[in-house]
Order: sequence, then structure tokens, then C-alpha cells
Amino acid sequence: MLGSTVLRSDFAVLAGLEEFGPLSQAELGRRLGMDRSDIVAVLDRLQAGECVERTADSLDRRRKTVALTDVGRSYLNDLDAQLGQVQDALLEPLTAPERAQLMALLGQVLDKHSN
Amino acid sequence: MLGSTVLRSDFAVLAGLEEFGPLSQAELGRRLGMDRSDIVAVLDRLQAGECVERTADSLDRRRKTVALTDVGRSYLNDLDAQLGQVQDALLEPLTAPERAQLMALLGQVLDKHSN
DNA sequence: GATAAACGTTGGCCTATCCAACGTTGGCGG
DNA sequence: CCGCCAACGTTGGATAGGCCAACGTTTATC
Repeated sequence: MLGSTVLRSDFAVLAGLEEFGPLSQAELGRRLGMDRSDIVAVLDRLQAGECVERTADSLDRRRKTVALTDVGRSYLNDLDAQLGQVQDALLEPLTAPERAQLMALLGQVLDKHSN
Repeated sequence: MLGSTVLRSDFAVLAGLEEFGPLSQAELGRRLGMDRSDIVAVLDRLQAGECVERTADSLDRRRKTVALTDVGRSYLNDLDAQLGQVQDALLEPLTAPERAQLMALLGQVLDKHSN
């Protein structure tokens, strides 16, 4: 499934779909800060791997609604686990409170800039 | 000079040259974590803009020693100033002590992983 | 009913990163 | 001394990511 290599954009789209639920491609791109055209390519990949479904929107025929499949959800879980391990290895020099502090500071920076 | 667009790799190489002093291309790449072949392209750009000098190493004729020119040094100063402004804007949500804390934590992570 | 806007899609350009290969030069062991 | 291997700078190619322009289709606006 999905060829051997895992792309960051695959993860971003899968995680976005889980977080936001079914969505149009354009809206997904807006929320992820990705270009519409790049979303298309990622979805083509993910759809070929059965991780994602594209459904014609009945109310607005310009739109296609994208949704995670069960395969996609379990694939995302795999990736989440792997990411967790990598993140732990990366932050291993820090104690747990230091990690929390770091996350809090970065979160603060992100929050204020997304408004 | 150097065409209008500023590349991150330009800055990396200029800053590396200032920090490390004159160096062979391969050694520069090693210290910056960049591939030899990519260093070549950046140096071609920088040399065309007179920011950098390539000198044949007399002791080892395989090597070329790269050094910052005065033009390069002043260009680097420009970029440093611009970068400082962007960084300030980015970290604006944080108080000065928070910024210091963030830098310290990130530095800790970096340090432990470069050994 | 005409004009403009949003949608998905294609294609292109550029930066960044990585890897393979080449010819040249230096170091080393037999 | 010579042959082999390693390091050097360089070229070229592959892939990922980001951005933008254009198209045909569909919807909204005036």
C-alpha cells in the first residue's frame, strides 16, 4: 500500500482529515496551509492506497468531499506511533517538565501567529 | 548583486564562512551538514556576486580554499539584520525571559544531538 | 442573463536534499 | 616505486516541497 516511502504531506493530509472530518479539498488545503494543487497530488496517492475516499458533493457539484477510510485511519495510527518514537528520541535530552515547557512556548508562538 | 532573491543556502554558507574562516569546500559542507555538490552551486552564485573567493590550495591541489570577501561580509551583515527583524516578529508573542528559555531548550536539544 | 467567483485539476518553475559518477590529486602498503 | 584506494571539486539526475498560472466546470451575484 502507498509505495514504500512515507511523505510528510501524506501524514499532514491524513492527520488533517482525522482532525477536521470530511471536507472539501480546497477547505482542507486552507486549513493545512497547503496549495489546492498540491492537495490533489497527495489525495491521488492516498486514494490509490485506499486511505481516503473522494465523494462528489451533492449540494455543490464543484466540490469533492474527502474522508478517511478505515485503512487510512489505521495507517495514520501507525504513523502516529512512529512519529511518537522519533519525537521521543529527539527530545530525549530534555526532562519531562522541560519538554512541556518547550511545547508550551512553541504553542504560544504558533497560536498568536495564526490569529 | 546576486540576483534579487536571497536563498537560505546563501545565508548558511556565508554565515559558515564567517564562523569558521577560510576552508575547503568539502569541509564547509561537512560542518554545515550540506552535500559537497550543493555547496558547489551556492559558491558559484556567491562567487558571481563577488561575495566569496575560491583559491587553489597550494599544499593539496585537490582542495579549493573558500573565503569571505568584504562584499560578502557586508552582505552577510545585511542579512543578519533582516533575519533579526524577522526573528523578533516571530518571537513577539514571548517575553524576553520566555525567549531566552526557548533558545536554551532548543540549544540543549541541538547540542546533545550533535555529539 | 451576464459577470464574477470558487472548485478540482494540470503543468510549470524553483529551492532543497540526496545520490551516483567522473577526472584529478594525495596518501599508503606491498 | 607502484598500484590501489580515498578525498577533492564538479556534473547530472531523482524526488519532495512550495508557489503560481491556466483551464473547464459549477455556483453565486448583480
